Amino acid sequence: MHYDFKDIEKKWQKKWLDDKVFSVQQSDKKEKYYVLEMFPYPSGNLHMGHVRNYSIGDVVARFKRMNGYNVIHPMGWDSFGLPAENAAIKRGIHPNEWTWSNIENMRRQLKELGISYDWDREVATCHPDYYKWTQWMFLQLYKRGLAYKKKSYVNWCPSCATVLANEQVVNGACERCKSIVGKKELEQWFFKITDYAQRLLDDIEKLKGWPDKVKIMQQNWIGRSEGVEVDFKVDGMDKVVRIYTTRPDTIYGVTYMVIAPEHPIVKELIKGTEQEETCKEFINKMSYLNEIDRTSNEVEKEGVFTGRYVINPLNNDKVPLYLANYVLAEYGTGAVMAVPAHDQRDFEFSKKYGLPIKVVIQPEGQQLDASKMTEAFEEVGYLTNSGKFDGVRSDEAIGKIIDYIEQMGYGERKVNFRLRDWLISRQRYWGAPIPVIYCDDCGIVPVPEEDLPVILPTDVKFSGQGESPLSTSETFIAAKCPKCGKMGRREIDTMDTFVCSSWYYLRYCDPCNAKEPFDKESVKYWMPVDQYIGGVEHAILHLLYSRFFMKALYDMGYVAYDEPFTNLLTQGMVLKDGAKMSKSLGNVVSPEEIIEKYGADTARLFILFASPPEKDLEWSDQGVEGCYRFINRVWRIINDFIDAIKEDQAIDTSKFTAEDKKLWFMVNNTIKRVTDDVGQRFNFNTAISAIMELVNSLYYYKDKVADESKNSALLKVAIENMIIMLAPFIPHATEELWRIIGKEGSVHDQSWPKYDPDALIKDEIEIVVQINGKVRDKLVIPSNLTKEQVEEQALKCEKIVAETQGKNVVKVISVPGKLVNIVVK
RNA sequence: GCGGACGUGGCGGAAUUGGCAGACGCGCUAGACUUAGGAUCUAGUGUCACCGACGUGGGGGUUCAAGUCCCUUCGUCCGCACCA
Repeated sequence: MHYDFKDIEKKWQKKWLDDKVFSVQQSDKKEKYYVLEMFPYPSGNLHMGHVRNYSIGDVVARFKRMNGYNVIHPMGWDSFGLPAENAAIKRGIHPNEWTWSNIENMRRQLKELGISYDWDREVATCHPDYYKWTQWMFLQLYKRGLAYKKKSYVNWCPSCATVLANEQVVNGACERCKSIVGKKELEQWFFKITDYAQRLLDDIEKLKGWPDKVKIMQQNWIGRSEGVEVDFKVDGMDKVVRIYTTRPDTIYGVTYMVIAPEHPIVKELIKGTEQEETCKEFINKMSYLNEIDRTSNEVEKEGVFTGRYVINPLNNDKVPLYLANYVLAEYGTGAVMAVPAHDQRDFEFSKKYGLPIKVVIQPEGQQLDASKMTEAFEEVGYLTNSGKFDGVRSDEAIGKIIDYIEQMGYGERKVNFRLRDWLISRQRYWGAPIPVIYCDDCGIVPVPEEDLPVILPTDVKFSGQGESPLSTSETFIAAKCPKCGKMGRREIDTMDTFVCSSWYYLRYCDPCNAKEPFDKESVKYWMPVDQYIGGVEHAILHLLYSRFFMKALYDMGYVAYDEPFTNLLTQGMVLKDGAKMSKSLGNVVSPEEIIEKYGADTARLFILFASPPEKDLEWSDQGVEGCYRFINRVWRIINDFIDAIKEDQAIDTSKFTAEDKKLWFMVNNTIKRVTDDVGQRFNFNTAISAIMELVNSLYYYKDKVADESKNSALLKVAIENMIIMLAPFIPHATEELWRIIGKEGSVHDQSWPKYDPDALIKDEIEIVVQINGKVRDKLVIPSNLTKEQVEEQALKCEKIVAETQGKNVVKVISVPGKLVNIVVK
């Protein structure tokens, strides 16, 4: 019999599906385990990154299942989004049709990989049964003031013709299409994620099973800073400009102030000044600049004098007020006090515009001369020129000066976050409609829950021009006000797809519920996700949004946990020739082609064997061949022993020969290693190599032990365990082999083997003998010798005697069971 | 600039707590079987001046012992980037 993967894989895939082997129900008898891989966007075809993601998840799911857990392992589709709409514009196919045919194809590909999904729990975010509840989520957030509409400068991608969240702007470009993102003043819907900034930050500590990298990225993104806000009076006006600073210790060194050109107060300030026209020009110029040109570090600092002066409340200094390109309107108060002596940005600006530099912190044992400085002094030092704070160490002065500012009523302590509210409206068609109606009398009116879902209309035109396609649907726009019944207008913006993916893991717990997004009890049973697996590109976006959703739902009482994912594995990329597989580089290997040529088992095995999951993986056609050979090698050795292992026989270790003992040790040691590598360390590559070593041992046993001396009971156990341990990696071949060796039922229903600790105790062990830390000899000795006996033996070795002759043995160090090191002089 | 990860044979990678560096696989070499083999099996495979020495990016240190710990330096990759 030979390994005919094509028939075998097809046969078992069908059987698993028909028998619903991987469908799960809640059960009090077993502990639950939730394995989740980030659901894909249905682009049409699986790529190797998907294969890697799902293969990793499948090993975990199958392993946990064999370890007695009630494993939920669902799959679905993140199926709203722009590509569907672009396909509609380009090819005239309706997004709905395009998306569903892609889903169908990818579902087939997933099934051909033999991943152990519970297909009864499949969800698609573009299905009305799903987005009904996404809309419901919106309404709940709206009810609690966590969804609101505001006019502001937002990121605008000209190519996607929609606004973007801050998280979707990467280096000033659209995360999706790489076009340069501009700014537009628009009225948009936001989720108030900033309300949760502190909790999102604090609870990072709870995420013990997350990679530090991701946690640090989230921390930086949330970007908490502590400081103080201070009011500076505008000279000659009944106005104040409020600044925010984290360095109040430098406040006596303020020599000018800078304010963002977009700051709402600016218009009033410049009115009637001599500089009004120059300022207006500057403001106009800035408004045309895109994010990149405006905020890049390389861009030179630029500004103009407003003609106004402000007064530093601490020392009554009158300092000029400038508009400057480097001040961000959205952060802090949009105005910054400038201390050129102690802030590099201010230093550069002051040099350019000839503004004074005033030293207020002196480094220990030095005297800075403002006129000779070449860069700002930003380190800790001692205050000078700072009134009653002179001589105080600058880091201690921060708290003292804030206290003083508060006492005097100049301002107050303030914590700021870099995190901005999440802009969720999109001017696109293929998304969940925002369930809101505008009424001339009642204003913004949410659609009542019983009227959900707000269905996406089909009478729309996809021109790729002008407004959102939804604006072309007469049937959609016209809607009665739910409050007064008067004719109103429906919101034509849809939700960011990240809204849909922020709660899908909850829907899997109760996917068919028509009355609620999910049943509380089901969610309580299955959640949180025990193991989440996906690419690091979602370190901020999806993972932060999901955490926010979970916390909001927790506060509303819908869920019992406020963190969705207990453990997170961020898998590395799949590379070919050192670069990420991409169409433009022409280095793509399609999963379908590999499955066709070698089978799903080989594809999975290679991907798991080539590299540990969190590292990047270099694709190797020869490596794939090697894995294919390995499966064949397993296949052959089992068939070689098939007659010997047919009958049931009890193992009798007392009759073991030396070779039997070696193999028995190997079997048990492999169980130990694989259990640990898969269950604890997630190092599938070393787990597989351990099994390869076991296979090599079986070949050795076959070759070196005479037939009449072969222990068939031992062989039977060895082979059974080998098949079981390989089952999570190559589920089809092992299922077939399980039958071939005469077993009933599925190998995937077997419990994970346990090793016999006695089998790991060797009668004889090898001890390394070192002189001054260098290996000189090896000693095979009985394992039960005392430390002293071992040392004695070591000192008696021929080589050691020869080498230590005439030298002084200073010390002997032994590591039990491992080595003896003899220190000589 | 700030933050993080990493650097080990010809290649992918092992070495889990400081204890034999290079497991396992690829590739390569030789042999066996064979009409033939790109199938399979067996043996070998870090480097060199090969009974020995050297060797985990470089330099220094701690230690009986360092890929692993400390200092320093170089390089690669990733994230953030005027956040006051």
